[in-house]
Amino acid sequence: MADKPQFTTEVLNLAKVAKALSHPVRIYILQKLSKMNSCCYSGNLVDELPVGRSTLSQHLKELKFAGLIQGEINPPYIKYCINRKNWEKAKKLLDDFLNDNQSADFSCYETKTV
Amino acid sequence: MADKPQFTTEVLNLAKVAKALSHPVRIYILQKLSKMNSCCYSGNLVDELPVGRSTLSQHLKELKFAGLIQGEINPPYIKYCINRKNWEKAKKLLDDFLNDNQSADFSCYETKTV
DNA sequence: AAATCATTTCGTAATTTTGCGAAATATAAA
DNA sequence: TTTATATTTCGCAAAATTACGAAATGATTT
Repeated sequence: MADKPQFTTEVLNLAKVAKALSHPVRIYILQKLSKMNSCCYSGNLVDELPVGRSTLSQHLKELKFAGLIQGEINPPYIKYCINRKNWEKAKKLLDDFLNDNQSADFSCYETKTV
Repeated sequence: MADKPQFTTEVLNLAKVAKALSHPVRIYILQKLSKMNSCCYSGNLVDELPVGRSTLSQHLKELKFAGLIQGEINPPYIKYCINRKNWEKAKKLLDDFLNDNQSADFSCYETKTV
């Protein structure tokens, strides 16, 4: 009964970023905010998305919690912008994961299988 | 009461790929399989991951369902390999999403806000 | 034919996610 | 001060995710 290993923080962080991206609403928001230099009001987004206001609010909250966006209060609106710094970090993390095909110097079933 | 728009298939596919990556076990498996040229047996993976066999099996199933891996039966083992074709597709999709900062030719609150 | 082995499927439980409408909040306008 | 506006939080329900152990599957070996 071998000890169960832990996940590396890299793997955990990758999964966390992927999770933040794992819903169409959140993809849409990030795509939009990262493409534009300006920001977005929740009230505008809601007309472009097939969900209600409160649901959108939750998705925004999740993205905020994941650090990928930030909201500036601009009463009575809240202006959402991409969090450039964290977005770049997340991108780098994913990018490395996707393109780190530095060939097989370790294998799997060579090591312990019949 | 404006009509609610649909998601584009691009957005839906991105979310689907991200969802497939949204768990540490699945990140680990994909990282491993994409890095190596060879393949992996479920029995080997289970020793490297903090989950039981049946749980691992479910994650493998999800990745298979998402088209990112494939299993070759090699009795009594099942050899899992990356599905190169779909993995490349998924990578391209994500990569474009991440690096498609082709500047803001559309905006948001210029269009309909006070 | 019985035993063994790797893996999956089943049944179940706990937790998380997603979604909505109603109510709350906070500010600005009348 | 009342009214209107943008947004969030609350309460709830339905569905999906994650996890486990036990049982089932399918092939091989004894």
